[in-house]
Parts: sequence; C-alpha cells; structure tokens
Amino acid sequence: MLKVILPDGKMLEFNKRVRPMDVAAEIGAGLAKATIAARVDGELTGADTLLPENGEVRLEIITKKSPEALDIMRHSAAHLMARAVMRLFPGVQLAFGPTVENGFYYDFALEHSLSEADFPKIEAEMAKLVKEDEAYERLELPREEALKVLKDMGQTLKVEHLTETLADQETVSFYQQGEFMDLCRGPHVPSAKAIGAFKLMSVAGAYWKADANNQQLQRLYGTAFFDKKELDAYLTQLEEAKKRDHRVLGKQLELFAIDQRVGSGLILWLPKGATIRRQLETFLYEELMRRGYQMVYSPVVGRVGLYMTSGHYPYYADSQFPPIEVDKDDLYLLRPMNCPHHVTMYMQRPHSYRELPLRLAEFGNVYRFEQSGELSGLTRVRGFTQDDAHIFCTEDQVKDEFRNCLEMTQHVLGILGFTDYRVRLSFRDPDSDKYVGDAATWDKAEAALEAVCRELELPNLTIAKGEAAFYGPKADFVVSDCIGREWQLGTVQLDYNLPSENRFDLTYIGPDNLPHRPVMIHRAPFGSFERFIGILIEHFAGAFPLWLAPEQARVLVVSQKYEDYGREIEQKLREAGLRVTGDYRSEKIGAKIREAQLQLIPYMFIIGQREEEERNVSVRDRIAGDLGSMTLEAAIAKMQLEIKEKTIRRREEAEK
RNA sequence: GCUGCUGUAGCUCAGUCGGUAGAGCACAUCCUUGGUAAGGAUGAGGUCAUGGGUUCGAUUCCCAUUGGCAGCUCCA
Repeated sequence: MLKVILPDGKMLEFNKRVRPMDVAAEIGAGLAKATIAARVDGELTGADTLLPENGEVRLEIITKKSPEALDIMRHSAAHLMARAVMRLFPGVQLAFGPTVENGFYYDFALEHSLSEADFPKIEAEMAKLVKEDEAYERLELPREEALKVLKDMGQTLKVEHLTETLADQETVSFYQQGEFMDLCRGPHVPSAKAIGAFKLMSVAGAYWKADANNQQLQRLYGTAFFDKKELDAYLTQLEEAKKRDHRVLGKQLELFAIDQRVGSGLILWLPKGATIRRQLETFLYEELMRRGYQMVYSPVVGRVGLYMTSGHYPYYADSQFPPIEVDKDDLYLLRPMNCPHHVTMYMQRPHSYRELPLRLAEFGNVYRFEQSGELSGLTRVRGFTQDDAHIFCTEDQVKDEFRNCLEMTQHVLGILGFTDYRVRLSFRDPDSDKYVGDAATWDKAEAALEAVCRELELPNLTIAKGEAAFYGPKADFVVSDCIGREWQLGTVQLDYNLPSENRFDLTYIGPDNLPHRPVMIHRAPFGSFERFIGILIEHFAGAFPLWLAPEQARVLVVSQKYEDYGREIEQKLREAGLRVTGDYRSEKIGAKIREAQLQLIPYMFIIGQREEEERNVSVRDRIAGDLGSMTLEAAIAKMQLEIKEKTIRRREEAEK
C-alpha cells in the first residue's frame, strides 16, 4: 500500500500502482486536466511516472501555474518540433533539444538546410500533432537495448552520446510519442494537448557538443507559452526591446558610427556620444581621485618582448593585430592590454612597503583582433578603452583592495541605476593546464575573493569554474542587453603571475629590509567605455539623465521674430555650463517640440512674445511636459541641482 | 572563423517574372511667422555593396568576395 502525502498535509492511500496523474484525477477532474508534471519527494518527475508500490511519498502536482511548468511544457514542445521535423525531413539526426531562457531549441543534422521558409510547414505539422494529442510515454531501457533502438532508428549522434558520455549508465530513459522516440531525461507533459501557443523563432548553426572542431548542426529555436495571449505579449515585448538596441539608437541619436573606411569593430565617437563618454570619464576620474588612485598615460604600442615577458604573447597570438616590424628583429605590437605598461612604470625604481598599495589608473586604449562573427555594435569591438587600473599591494592588503574595487564598481553601477546585474566569480578548473601558478595560491585567492563578495552581498553571485583568467581568479559584473545576451562589464582580477620571478620579478622592500613580492590586482569598473556605453544606451533607451545627456536643453522660438531673445537665453544657458542648442528655423513650434522630444532632449525653453515681454522663459520638461514660465535663473538652478545629484528620471517611472 | 539570412538615396523601406529605379522621413530653396509632438510648394540626392559569369542587354539570374544581422565557437 502506498501513502501519498500532498502539500496541504492531506493523505491518500492506494492499493495499486498509480501515477501522479491518477492521484490528480482522484482529487478532481479539474486538477487532472491541468496537470503538467509532478514533484515526488522533491524530485521532478513526469505525471505518468509510476509511483512506488509501497511506502510513503510526498507528492506535489505541478499545474500550469507552477513556475516549473512552463519549462517542462517548452521541453515537450521541443520534442514536438523534433517530431514534426522528422516527419517532414526523413533521415534527420537528432542531437539535443533543451529549453533556454525564453523558449527552447533542438539541434539537427540534416541534408536540407532549414530556413524560415520551412517554418510554416513545421509549425503546421506541430499543430497537427497537438490535435492528435498523443501521450508522451516514458520508457526505461537497459543500455544495450537502448543502443539497439537508437541504431535501428539510425540516430548515430545519439548512439555516440550513449556510448561515450553515458557509458556508465545502466538504464536510460526514452520518451515516445507515436513513432517518435528520443533519448531524454524528461519530464514531459502527459500529452501533446498540454502544449499551448508556440512559434518557431530562428534557425542557426551550432556545433555538436559545443565544440568548434565537431560537425556543425542546424539549431532550430522556438518558444511556447500556455496561451496565445502570453505568446503575443512576449513577441510584442521583443519588438519593443529591439527599439532600445544601442545600434539603432546610436544611429538615430548620432552617438557613434562604425564605417568600413576605418574598419570593422572600430568606433567613431560622434560629438554626442563623445559627450556622454567624457561625462563618464570625468565621473570615474573623480571617483578614482577620492579612492587614492593616480592617473598615468602610456602608448598604445609596445615592443613584442614586453608581451613575451608578460606571457600574453603566446596565449593571445590569434586575437591580436599582427606585430609591425620596424627593423629587423624589432617588432612592435598594438597592445591588447595595458598591464605590461603599468608594470613597467612600477619597475622604474625600488618601492617601499610604505608606498603600497600603489594604484595606477589609465583610460587605456587596447586593440584585439576579434573574429569577424563576434563583432557587435559597441559591445564587441576591435579597439576599445578600458577604465583600467593596476594595484600593486602586499599579500595582506589583497582582501581590502579587492573589497575597495568591488565596492567602487557597485557604487558606480548604483549611481547609474543598474540593479539588474549579476556577479560571476570566475575560478580555475583544477583539471585544466591552462592556468599558471600553484594550486595552493589559487585556492587561497579564490577563497578570499568569495569571502569578500559574500560580505558585500553582491547580487546573484554565481561561481563559474574554468572561467578564470589564466593568471588568476576574477569577479565579473554581468548584465544583459536588449535581446537578452549577457555581457561582462566590470571586472576585478587577481594576478600572481606578472609580479612573479619568471615574469617581471616585481619586488618591494618590506619592514625587514628584505625584498618581497607584491600582488597585482587588475580592475575596471566599466570594463570598457565602448561596451559600457552600449549597454547604458539600452539601459536608458537613449533617454539619458541630465548629467549625461549630450544635449541638455534646446531653445525653441515660437517665431523667428524672437530669435534675438532666444539667442540671448541660449548664450546664458551655455555660460551657466549647460549643453544647449537653439532651433530658429521657420517651423511651427509643434514641429520643433516634436523633434526635440524625439531627440530625447531633457529640457526645452520655449521663447515667444510673452517670454520676451516678461523677460522670462517657458520651460518644457521632456517627461512632465509644460512646466510653465519661470525666471531663467530659476530654470538654471533647477537643472544644475539635477546634474549635481545625478538624478535619474525615466518616463516609465514618471508615469507611475 | 563556422551555419543561415541579408545589402536599392543620409535613414526606414517599396520595386524591376532581365530592358540602368520609387515612397516617406531627412536635406536645399521659396512661401508661411505660428504657443507645447509633423504648415505648404518646388528641388537636389542612387555605377541598385564589389568583382566575374550567362545574355543582344544584369540592379534583377549564377558564382566569388565583402559588409551587416542571428546563432554557434572564442573572449585578456
């Protein structure tokens, strides 16, 4: 006899073998209908997985409303899609078909190259399958038998997976719908009708087992929701998000350009984008000064020997611009990083422990020859400016310095209103030989880093094994762009490598009058100005807070008769340190306002007969609209306060 | 770099089943001089990404190259 305990404490008893869906049916027909899967003693299982014959289980029925349900349904939709593709394109090889953040995909090996033109056909086939409402049946097969099944179906990729990766499994599970069968852990919905509204999204290439040396497969992406309304809402949201795309806004607002005459991945900062960048540079500069950094300048090239010593050269041979030979055996490299230059500065004379920590900062331009397929707007480029600094400190100071760096990053992101970032602790993979230095040092460094991150309660802390730089562990601040891609912005990295005897052999003289080895920290709160501003444009949807806005105010005259007074106001605003322009064209005031609104200019000064007579100004706020008339002095004071406080005002917030 | 899609005016895009192209916005000139999101007229702008092939003829069809986009791989 089996006792089933439900979350509300209710207990049911069964004398025969039952499945979660039978239990649901026992409780009520409505629940049975809504059942997607179940949780048995905390383990996620399918609704049709047989429960034990005897004993006691805690059972939770997962309905459409549960957070896991969508994921399970999408996975079933992936199977549905795979089955439709198999029906339409015989001979297709199945690879894997997991769910992803907003949907699912399935990888196929297939002669015919899929394109969007195939989508309607596949979707129609899927709809037909939903209508047929076949059950998703789970089968457990012994390994040998499973192998035979897969071989008979001609699924060689899955055979390979079962032989190589799942070699130690005694039994494996399959899911079957009609003639379709696939190796899968599950769980799945009980039957196809549980799959709601779905849509195929895109097709792309992907490598078998994520290895570029392997065969390339076709990856079909789709998404599914429980109803059409949710799907439509998602699609609308995607469209909306695309309007925030920094590449679109960068063009519309004339912030930056990329031009083939200069080269791919090389950013031309137009006046408005340059203004934003300069504001951010000034902002960071003030933070650096407050925190005891010293600014330096260094050239963007260096002799190849420098990078040989640093150890960067062999590691990054593929991703740097080729060296320039100025003379026989005298090669210069466009620098892919600033560290060797800063290290060389440190080496100019002996240092006392009293000078440490020594913090050298530079907004340093670096160049990396990224693969063409990697380039993307401002977020992945070939020439960029790191808001870099290198800290030379004693072993004992590492933890405090680390904390300071993380705090600074947290602080600057906070000022800009970033709350939705995550922090990724990148540690080494102990099994890899990619990393330099001894295991004990790594362990110690990783432990210190993690402790500081926990102390600071950094949001969404995750640990990524194998993601560390080759020279030390790091903490990265990661954010998403408008289409959900994650980008690393700020970073704080520990380095035991560059100071070491086989690299630059850095020392400082300790209180014992003996040389000691300093530790280096590399850190960049923004990461790079290019990527950061790219994300920032999307973060604000181009509507920058006043202190960052390239054009803070525009003077609009009601008629050209008031141009003289308008120019007087414009000049006074400029003298007050504001970034201002004037619109004196013979357009109607409505048209001028519309243009200024579309350019997302925070303040408009409307000048007409009334203002001229009363010697005041009429102010229009981009978000709030007409603020009425006031003296010019009052308007300037209001703006200056807003700039000083770095106020963030957003339309969506203002509307609440 | 790989797979797929894609490249027409400054921008967003139509179009040519092969006979060298069009709209809206932007721009210029003129009219208009206005009160909180688009006043009107006229005009200028294109080797239809580049190179080759097929053809009497290619922007259109084919091939290659190159840029862009999405994904993959990579990422100091």
